[in-house]
This record gives sequence, C-alpha cells and structure tokens, in this order.
Amino acid sequence: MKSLRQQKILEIIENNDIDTQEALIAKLAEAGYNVTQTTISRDINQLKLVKAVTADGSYKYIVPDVKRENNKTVMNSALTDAVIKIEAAKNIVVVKTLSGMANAIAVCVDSLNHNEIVGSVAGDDTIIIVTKDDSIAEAMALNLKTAFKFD
Amino acid sequence: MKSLRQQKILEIIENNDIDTQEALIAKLAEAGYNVTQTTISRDINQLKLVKAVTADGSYKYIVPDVKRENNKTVMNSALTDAVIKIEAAKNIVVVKTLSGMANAIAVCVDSLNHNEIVGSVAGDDTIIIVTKDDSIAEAMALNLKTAFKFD
DNA sequence: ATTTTTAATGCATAAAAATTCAAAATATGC
DNA sequence: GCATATTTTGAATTTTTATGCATTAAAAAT
Repeated sequence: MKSLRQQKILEIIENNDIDTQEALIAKLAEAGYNVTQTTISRDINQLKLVKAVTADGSYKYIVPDVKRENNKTVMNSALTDAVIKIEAAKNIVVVKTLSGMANAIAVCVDSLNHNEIVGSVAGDDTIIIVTKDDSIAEAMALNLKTAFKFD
Repeated sequence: MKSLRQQKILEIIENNDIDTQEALIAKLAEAGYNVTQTTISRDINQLKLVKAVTADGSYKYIVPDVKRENNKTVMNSALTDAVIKIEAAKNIVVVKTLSGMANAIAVCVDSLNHNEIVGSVAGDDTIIIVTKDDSIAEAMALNLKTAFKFD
C-alpha cells in the first residue's frame, strides 16, 4: 500500500538520520514494508523529500514541511509589509509602521538584534530604538532593511 | 580559485534551473571555470546545496538560505508566542493575545483564513473573528491553534 | 631558500539514485 | 462478473553523485 508506506517513510525520516535510500529500505523492512530501491526513489520524488547536507558534512533526507513553511511565509509578510520606513538618526533607529503594528514589529526587532539594543519603545505606528552609538544604529538600520524589506 | 568558483555556483543556481552536476559544469565552463564533476561534487557539499524535487516532479539544486529562514523563524515566534488563547463560541472565534499584539495577529489570521472570515476586529489584546456559522468557527479555531501554537 | 605541511584538484571507480520497460495489482465502466 | 484502463511495483539498466588515491599547487615553517 503506497500511502501507508509513504506515511511510514515520513515517520522514519523524522525519527532517524536516513542518509541513503538503502538505509530507508532497511527501516521499512523492519516495519514490514518490503520494497525495492525503485519504489523508494519514486516515493521520495512524490513526497518531495530533500537530501540535505548536515552541519558535519554528511547527508540526510528531510521533509520540507510546505504547509508550515507556507504559514510562516504568510505571517512573515504580515510583518514585513507593515514596515514603511527605517531610518537611523544619530544613535537612534526609527521604524515607521502601519497603524497598530509597531508593538509586534518591535518584538521582532528586539529578538533579531537583542544584543545591540539599549532600549526601545513602541507606540501605535512608530518604534524608537536606542543603540550605544551612531555606527551601530547605522548598521542596525541596514540590517533591519534587509530583514524586513526583501521578504 | 575555489571561493570565486563557489560564488559563481551560487549565482548560477540562483538564476538557472540546474538539475545535474553536468549541467552545472557546462554553465561554469561558459563562465570560464573548467573543472571536473569531482570538484563540483565537493563544492556542492561544502556549500551545503541540496537537490530538491520541484512541483512538477523534476529536480533542481537550491541554496538553503539559512539566514533568511532563521529571521523568518524568529519573527514567527514573536507572533506565535503572543497568542495566549484561541476559542470558538457559536460562530465567533476569540483570540487572546499579549498586550498590543492583537492587531498584528489579526492581520495574520486574516491572510491565513481570508476566505472564511466575515469580519474581524482587533483591540489591544483581543481579536473577535466573525464567521458564517458555528462549524466554520470550530474548524478555524482548530486551524489557528495548529498555526500558532505548534511553531 | 628549502623543506614540510596543508589544501585543491583530477582520474578512476564505487556507491547511490533515477529511469526504462514489463508485469502484476487495483480500480472503473459496462 | 468480465474486459479495459490506470496505477503500482520490481528487475535491469543508466545516469548521477561521492570517494579513494595520486598529483600538483599553495602556504607555512624552519
């Protein structure tokens, strides 16, 4: 049964570091699914799995969670779209946003740059971020521009 | 020169649909880099590129943009962490949030479920979402819970 | 400047994954 | 139920990718 097997495949690669289709065949066999590499190859194609390089240079199949990634992208847009202007002035960065969005964006800014921020205040549509000095503010403004403007 | 070549590889796979290392070799040759498949294979490993399955079932090398994905995750958390409670009551879904976050979350909810929402209002820490009927509200509450609670 | 060490590359080959072709299983219309 | 279309699968093969080993180039040490 294809769909049950593919379900199992997802489960297996979630819980194990599977680096080859051979390894997957073995795990599937343990679970009672006896299939060949051909089938696995097609399953992987249909499930749109990806063989990614891990931090230590080895390989591993992973599930790209499209639904979740999609949600993330949608929510992300809500935030990035709300940013109207980012400007540095002396050691201050001012962010202009759509009405009511300043608070949420301030939370993001804080977690993106927590180490360089002395303090910040969010009103309804404006955030004031205080940094240690002018060059830090300048850098942060640039940083935030790439984070928010270019999806 | 390794680093220049790898730079070029990134550029090439950004702008072209490269499905095999052979194809990449050809493009690199056009750009004046004459190397063998061995080298490409190692470059790909070092750059941590992945060969992903596209929507139409074909393959393609892609650059996993860790930095950007990371930003997205951080911003996403800002939103998901701000949601305190989601509850359906009749044909209404009520979302409780941290102070000042309701507006931003309402924008997300709207774009996640735009087709099923009759209307919504966001205060400081509460959102009221009106749907057509009780079962829709019930389903939406569930939907939002998975979208917001489980990162 | 010469030696020593380290890194980069290619060739040949092994390993892994995709594809072709044919058969078996399953579903669909009559 | 039977015939026909569709889907799923495997064996063999091809294609693609990774790796062991040798060589060369570059960098560091003496």
